[in-house]
Amino acid sequence: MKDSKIIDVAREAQVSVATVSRVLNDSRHVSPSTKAKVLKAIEYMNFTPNASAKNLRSQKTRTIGVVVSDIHSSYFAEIVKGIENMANALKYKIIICDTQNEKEKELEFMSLAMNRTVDGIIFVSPVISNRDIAAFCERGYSAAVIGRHVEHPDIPCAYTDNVKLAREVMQHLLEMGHRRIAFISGYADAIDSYERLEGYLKALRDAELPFVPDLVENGDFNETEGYLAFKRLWEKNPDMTAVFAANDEMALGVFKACRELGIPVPGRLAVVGVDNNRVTKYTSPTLSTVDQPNYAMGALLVEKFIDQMNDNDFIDKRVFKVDSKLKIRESSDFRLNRET
Amino acid sequence: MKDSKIIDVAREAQVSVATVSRVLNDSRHVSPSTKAKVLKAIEYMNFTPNASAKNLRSQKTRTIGVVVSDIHSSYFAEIVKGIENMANALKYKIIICDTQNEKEKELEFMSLAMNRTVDGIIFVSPVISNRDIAAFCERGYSAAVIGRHVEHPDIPCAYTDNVKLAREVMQHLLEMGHRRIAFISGYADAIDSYERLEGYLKALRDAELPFVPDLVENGDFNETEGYLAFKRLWEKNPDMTAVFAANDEMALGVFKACRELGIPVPGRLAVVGVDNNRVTKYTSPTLSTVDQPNYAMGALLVEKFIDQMNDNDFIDKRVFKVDSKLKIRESSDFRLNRET
DNA sequence: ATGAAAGCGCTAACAT
DNA sequence: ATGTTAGCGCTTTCAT
Repeated sequence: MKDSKIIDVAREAQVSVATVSRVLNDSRHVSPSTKAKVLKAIEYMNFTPNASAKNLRSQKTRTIGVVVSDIHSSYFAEIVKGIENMANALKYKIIICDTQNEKEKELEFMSLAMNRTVDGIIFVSPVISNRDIAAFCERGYSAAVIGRHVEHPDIPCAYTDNVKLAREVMQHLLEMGHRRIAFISGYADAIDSYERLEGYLKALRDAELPFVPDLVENGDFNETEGYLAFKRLWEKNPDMTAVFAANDEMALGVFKACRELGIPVPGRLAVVGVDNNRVTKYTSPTLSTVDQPNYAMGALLVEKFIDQMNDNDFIDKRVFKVDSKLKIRESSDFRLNRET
Repeated sequence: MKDSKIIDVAREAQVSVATVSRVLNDSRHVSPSTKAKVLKAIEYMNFTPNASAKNLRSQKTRTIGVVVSDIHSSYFAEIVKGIENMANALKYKIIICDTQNEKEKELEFMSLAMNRTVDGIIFVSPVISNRDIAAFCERGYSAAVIGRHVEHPDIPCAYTDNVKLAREVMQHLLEMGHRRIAFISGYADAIDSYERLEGYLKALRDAELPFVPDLVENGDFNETEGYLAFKRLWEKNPDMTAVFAANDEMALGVFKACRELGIPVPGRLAVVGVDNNRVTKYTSPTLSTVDQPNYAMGALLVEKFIDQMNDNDFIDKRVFKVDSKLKIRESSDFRLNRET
């Protein structure tokens, strides 16, 4: 079946291509009778306007690129869903780039903006630097960011306060009587890792507790590294009583290590993660974690981003700091007896 | 910054646009010196070829649409990752459509093929009917399917044998001494549900056990429905000793219900899921499940699909039935004492 | 209200 | 080996 084009429709309806185009788009300056004729011809010819031609002519694609580290994780999947649903509602499409934290792949993906395959890119990946994103923007491309704040007048962002989030987790653990609290970080170069570690440090300082380097280990945001990091920690710190993992996947790794080592959770060790992964309510024990409105962040940001791209004198608010919420569940809901 | 176009480069390099185009593409019939000149001009002008123009001219977009039910599930996320990585390696892009099983959204997404935004669509969603997909193909669009077999000469597919898979799970449970085995299905209209239920039935028949309708409940492939379905089952069948859930998410819901009801797993109740979700190794008890090579299926299929789209007399194999593998873990690794 | 025609930026057939 | 030119299918300005 060969696609029909606008000129075929025009011929069929005995009008000019301009008229068909008008019917296809605004259709304001078309008489009802002509409009009806054209619509009928479109229907009859089974006509669908060619997107490439439209894109070329309009210099827009109504497509947004989305860069994520790993779509196979609750955090990113929820954000992507939010973006995708809102984008679709606004007649936009999204092209996904799953980078596995390979900076090279992220950089390569930017070429889709340069060759105008996408109208703009949303970075949900924590690895690329703010500087790279700002530079990208300076070169005339549209960018938006989820998960952190980029100081740039043209870059919309939505994020939670990781430092505050980490402090709240720590405060909860401190209130439960814990004093030797370990921290399992994510990738060393992920911004979330930095910020959550910073919150960990500030909480220690507030509580006038010393920072013990042995109580910190790097993971990679995955279960296996959480498991291994915990084993290293436990080896070095037999007296620790709590673990704060920078995300839920790593906390699950800690759970597994604890079962193998016969460490009761939360009786002997409290565990807290971050992200409110959908499984955390279904583990045993249920996992204390921090809920972030991921889906909503994605939806909100893409909406503002699209607004901005279509409106040169966009003056609306661009920076969204959303609240996260500590969910205390079984894995940390146990008060240490300080007298013991 | 205004984009430079091919004619700007031509002017800069003092050659014709055709020569620039040749350098950009095959570059066979270009002398080394001209080529160098052009390359230098491209570099100097910071030129990137416009994708829309190229797409319009070549009538191809090197973009594939991917329809999934829910990217926020291990099964789909792994498949999508496989598709995305292989597609990128072949210089293709993917546009995702997360349908939440809304058939309407799937149908709408097909318009991207009609208006030539994508070169073809891979359906990973279990809801759309084989007939709809075949019809789509008959209208001249390229389609491929993951997760089941569509009888059509032009539709590549990769899938596992759901009936066999379900029989193997049942055989395992039967061997462990179970006789009253419940089945929690997924969406009533998902093909995976049908087929796994069929396997469940055939296994019962093979074992000369009666089919008891009260032992089957529908879920929706999510944790919450798994939880609720199990509660209904338990109410009706206090004597059941095993549950086969059509996917892991629902099995996690069963775990939660068991903890609340004080049912020891696997001591009193065996539980088996499907998908080998990444968390199943980290739950307590670890969950018996069925591993399918999701990532590999996605990668393999998209590779063949791209081959086929670019080669009219493609004669390569189109149907890939891949093996799944039962993973017996703690949740079902307990032999009932038949004498009790 | 409708039509004619000029491009959007690129590729490829044809000419030299 | 290199250049000229006709479109790909659409939108939009400018006429009428």
